[in-house]
Amino acid sequence: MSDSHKQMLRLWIELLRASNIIKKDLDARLRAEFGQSLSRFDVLSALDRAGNEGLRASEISQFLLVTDGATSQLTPHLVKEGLVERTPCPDDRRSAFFRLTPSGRKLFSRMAIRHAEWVSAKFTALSAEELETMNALVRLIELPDRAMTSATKTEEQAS
Amino acid sequence: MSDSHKQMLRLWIELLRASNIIKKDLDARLRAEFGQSLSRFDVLSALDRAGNEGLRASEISQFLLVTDGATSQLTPHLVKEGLVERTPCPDDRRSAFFRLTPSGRKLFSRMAIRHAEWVSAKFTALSAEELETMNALVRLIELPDRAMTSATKTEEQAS
DNA sequence: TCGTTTTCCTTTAGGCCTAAAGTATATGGC
DNA sequence: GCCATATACTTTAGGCCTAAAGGAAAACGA
Repeated sequence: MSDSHKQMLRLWIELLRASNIIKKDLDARLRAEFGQSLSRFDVLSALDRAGNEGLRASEISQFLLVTDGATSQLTPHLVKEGLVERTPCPDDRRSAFFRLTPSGRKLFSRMAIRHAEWVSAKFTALSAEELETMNALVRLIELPDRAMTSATKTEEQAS
Repeated sequence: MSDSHKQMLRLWIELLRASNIIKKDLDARLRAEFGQSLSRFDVLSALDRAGNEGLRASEISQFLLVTDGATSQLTPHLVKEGLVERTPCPDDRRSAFFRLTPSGRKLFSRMAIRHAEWVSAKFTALSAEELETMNALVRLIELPDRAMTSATKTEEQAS
């Protein structure tokens, strides 16, 4: 194996290790403080960003980078807890829109603040410049067509 | 939320996104080409590195950063497939040593080569210098006591 | 309009993970 | 030696994920 391969492997292992540890930490904290997993937080986050129109199930999947099956299993909990509202789509009876309820939006606000604090704590050792450098470098990583989902696919085909 | 918090969040999201995508990609390729998950590859990797002495279950867990329960569920498959050998520990009947069998070592060699190729393909856009920079920056991330496991714990207590 | 195909979503089986409870063995204090 | 505690591991319930199959509705072509 070439030196360059070794260097890349070392970096990948460090990257995986760090993201793994941080992810578990965030998940544990969200569960402890809010009784919600990181995945459910991500759903709320997607819906919060989407605003009043809400999102269809497949759009949530794209945001989370998971299959529709995963979303199908995730959403009912949030609906049952009254954090998310599910409205049948008027012009497509296979589909539905998901929106945050007021209570969901409120909870998400609180969660987002804590989440940002926890994330920031991991990166305090890095200067603004180092953060920027790292962000730029991460974007150089070759991802399978920017993790192309059907949404981005249609965008690109349109262009 | 401060600008610095936003910058950190952006970086974290990119980092998580990249590692997530790469992990899924590697897992899918290992399954397609070798019929083994990334987790099982990691076990083989740990045992390969350990050499002839092998590892106890808890040491595998530490290497993979998972609980002992996960290791307990992972190893039987590999043993059944004849890739890993499990030898009762002579001086502690609760424990056992896991070692690669010749067939396991052989399979791992082939897997490791492909794995390194796939990983390298992700990082081709980065120069040796950029890889080094990124590696250094990743190591600045604040991990809960370097993901302290009981092994590192005892080391530190000894010092 | 009718049948085929596509699309959107759900369901299911199974992998991997955790936390927590359970089992068996080892260890240390008496 | 004996007992309490600690340790090594396994088991179990349940969360999240995937791939694949299923169901219902939409879209399309003849």
